[in-house]
Amino acid sequence: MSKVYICTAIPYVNGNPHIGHAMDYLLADTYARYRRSQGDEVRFQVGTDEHGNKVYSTAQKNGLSVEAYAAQNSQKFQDFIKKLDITYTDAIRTTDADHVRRCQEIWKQLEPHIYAANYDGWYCEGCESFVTQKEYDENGGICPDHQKPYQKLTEKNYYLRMDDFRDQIRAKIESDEMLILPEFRKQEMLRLLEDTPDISISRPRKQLSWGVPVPGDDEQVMYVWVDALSNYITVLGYPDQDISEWWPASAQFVGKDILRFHTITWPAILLGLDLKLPQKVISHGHVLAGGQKMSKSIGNVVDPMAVLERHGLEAFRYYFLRHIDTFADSDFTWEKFDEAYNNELANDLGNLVQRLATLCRKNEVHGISMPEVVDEEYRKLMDRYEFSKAFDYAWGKVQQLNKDIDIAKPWELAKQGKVEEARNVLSQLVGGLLKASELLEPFLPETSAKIQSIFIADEIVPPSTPLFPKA
RNA sequence: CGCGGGAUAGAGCAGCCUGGUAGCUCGUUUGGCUCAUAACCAAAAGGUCGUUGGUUCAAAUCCAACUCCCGCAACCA
Repeated sequence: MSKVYICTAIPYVNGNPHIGHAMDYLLADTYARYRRSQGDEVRFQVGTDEHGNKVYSTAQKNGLSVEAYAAQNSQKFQDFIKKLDITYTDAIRTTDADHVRRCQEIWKQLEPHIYAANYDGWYCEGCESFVTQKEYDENGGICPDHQKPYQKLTEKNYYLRMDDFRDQIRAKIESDEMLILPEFRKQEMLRLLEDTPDISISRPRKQLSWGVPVPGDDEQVMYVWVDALSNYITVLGYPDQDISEWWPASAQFVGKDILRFHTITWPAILLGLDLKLPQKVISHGHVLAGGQKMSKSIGNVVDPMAVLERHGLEAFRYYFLRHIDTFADSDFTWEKFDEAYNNELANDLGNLVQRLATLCRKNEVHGISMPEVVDEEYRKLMDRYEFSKAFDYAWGKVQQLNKDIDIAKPWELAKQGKVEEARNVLSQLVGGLLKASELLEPFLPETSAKIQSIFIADEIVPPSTPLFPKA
């Protein structure tokens, strides 16, 4: 039995929860449930990232105070997490007073690695923001929104010196002391690391007012990523409390797009604090809609709430944990979702429960207890975070049971008066189903519990409504 | 020459590292069964493995070139 700390990326609250956030939560939750089933003690962090200009300006646009707007959106994520039945233990908001204060403590500790310098860039007065060189080139030096030429502007920033950390980070990635999954992302990050310049970690207050003030410099506010990444340890109480019981994190789950911040910026901060790096950083792919990237402009964004309402939470978890590959981008369409629900959840599993329960009732089979489940193949996959493959593997057990019933034909045994034989066969089949339900538990907790309550009972009775009713 | 991923049956994918009868799921067709949610089981049809060349007794698998798709390129899960 060991202590396990699991982290999820904290979403930026300038919008509604979408499918991608759900992936973080589902993967982390699956892992948390799995580790608990192995007897480990799990601490599981979630939270919301609430600082930054976008939140500030959207709040103003909506005529709300920034605090109220952030609180309102943070609540949406809280509700979302509850709807997904995520078994977290710790929740944090980056606007929490403790978090803000702790970030400032962290900053002070990092000071030996921080220096101030001027940043030159193109700036649009109308947008009140810097633009990248690429944007500048694309727009021919003129802001398309304001029809005014970009200005060259210089501002003061604080920087974190990457040269203090680069060699250490490279060594820890290469040796897998901080294991990046999948493997090809590790290679990507190693290359990226070499090209990473010193990291700008503050903005002048006039540019960014909604954030954590830099201690000792009223004119500067922390760059949001410094504030956001720190949440993984401030939620544990760092630096007020000794966090060595839980840190380093066993696993951090992030989307592929923010992997760089978790494998370069975050390690730099941790090394600056003399803390260990997370043991594993798992980067999942994106959910595509009909083979395309989801985007507001194309209008193909799939609302997770609508998906939840379609067939309920278990079907939601089922699709995104099994048919969305753990590491690669995968496709969601309503058609595929419905197919998976009808053919797999309803026909394979739901129907299996129904037919087996009926056979048990007719043959008066009862008094079955939970079998011991040890499955090396399954554990190997779970330990490698190959969740979609482990789920496939567990599902194979379910499909095999349908075949086994047809081979054993217990209803024929009963007809021939071989009652004892029929009961034996059925007990074995039920045992198989209970084992399968145990493997499915991290993915489909509610279904797994239902199956166990149906078959581990004084009297086995088929559920009055099927587990996965068809429309 | 920015970096990376991919191209295998109608669809989605595995196999490639460690060459040797091309496999899985869904769909289609046929048959079986009747315990079950018109559910389940079995069988069949369907692929010159992106193109061209090379290595080899043998290439989806190794090498080279090419074509086409798709990500990423600093705050977008």
